[in-house]
Amino acid sequence: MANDNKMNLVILGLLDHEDLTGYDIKKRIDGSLRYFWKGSFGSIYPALSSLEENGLIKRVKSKSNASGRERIVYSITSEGRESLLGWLTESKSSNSLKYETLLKVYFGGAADNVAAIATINEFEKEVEADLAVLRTYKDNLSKVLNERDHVFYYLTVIFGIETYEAYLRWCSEAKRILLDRKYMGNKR
Amino acid sequence: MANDNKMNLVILGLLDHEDLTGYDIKKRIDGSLRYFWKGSFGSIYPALSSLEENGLIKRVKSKSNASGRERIVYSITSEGRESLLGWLTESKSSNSLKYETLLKVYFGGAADNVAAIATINEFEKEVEADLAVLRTYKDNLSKVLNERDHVFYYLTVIFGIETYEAYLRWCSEAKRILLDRKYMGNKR
DNA sequence: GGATTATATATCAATTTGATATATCGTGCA
DNA sequence: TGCACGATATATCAAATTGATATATAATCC
Repeated sequence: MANDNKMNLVILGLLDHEDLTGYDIKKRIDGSLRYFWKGSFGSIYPALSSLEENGLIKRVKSKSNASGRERIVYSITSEGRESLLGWLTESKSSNSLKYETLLKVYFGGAADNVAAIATINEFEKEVEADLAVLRTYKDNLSKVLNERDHVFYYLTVIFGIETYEAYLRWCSEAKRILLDRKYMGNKR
Repeated sequence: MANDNKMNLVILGLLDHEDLTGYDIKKRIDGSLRYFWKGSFGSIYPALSSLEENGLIKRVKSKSNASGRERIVYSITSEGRESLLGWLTESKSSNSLKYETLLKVYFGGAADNVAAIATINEFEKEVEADLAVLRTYKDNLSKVLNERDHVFYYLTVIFGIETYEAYLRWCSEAKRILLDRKYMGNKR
């Protein structure tokens, strides 16, 4: 069906739970999904159009009449659900990680250690803030694991916690190493 | 200078160490950088052209003459080095993570637990293989940390180890949770 | 009442992906 | 000697994505 692009699948997955507008989808991506996924309006709206054209989703409400703000609510179709299921049962996945932070550390030899330490500090600050949020999510979800859907959300939350804690351990260790060698032969 | 796209910076960082061809750059990205960065030929060659046009890099050798295979070796210029340094001293970085694995787990409620477990198993297998490689890198680098450049490489390697170990802990825990609830209310 | 923020869709240039095309070089092996 | 195969090497393309911007209405705050 050639609908194997990632945004299509994110949309199908979200619509499988509830009807949503493009704007709602963006909020979900920036909310629950933010610890393992990213996406922008520039890919959401074209994906919605293409999915609708192919009959995988349909619009259920669209109020652009009279004095109403335009608002297009989409719903998944049975074809869409089928496509989602096909994707979920392919166990092969491709994960794309691009850490600008690590890139700066890798090339850090071209500047002094202070620059690399500042980069790590900035990263550490963000991770600490996110980790605090993830921990409250975990506490709340722990109480409702009797509902099946919550279990899957819970699994992604503990993934975030596990990896963010790893980030923090690395930040400490990396800064320690850089400080220990602060005056080590610097080209500049 | 508007040369703030990511591939430009990867290229400048790599050329700061040694002269390289586009193909060499791809090998470095798929080699030492692969645990925290990705990039394809389709972005490397256009970036090389644009960097050359703007005087941040220059070609030092180019053998397309007579019976020679075409081979364009690039070198960084002082303007390029300046641009690299400017980027390295901006501590703000943007990290883009897209785990298809986690997306499938998050939407896992639409299929049975077996599908999610298979997805996790596949991920676990790849992580284990990569982790073994990272550990040998670490062992080898540990012996040469007296050279400054090795320190920065070492830091990215221990980042990989720390996060990959976190992935494996999560895989075990996630599978345990899913197996415990294997027969929990499945829509299908 | 006026300012600001949230809701909402849409588009654009620039970048990136993933695939494909093309051609040469080096190595193993039969 | 030939020839198949993998590595080297550049380049391009459609499709997807980013990050920004434009436009407009609704809700909230002071």
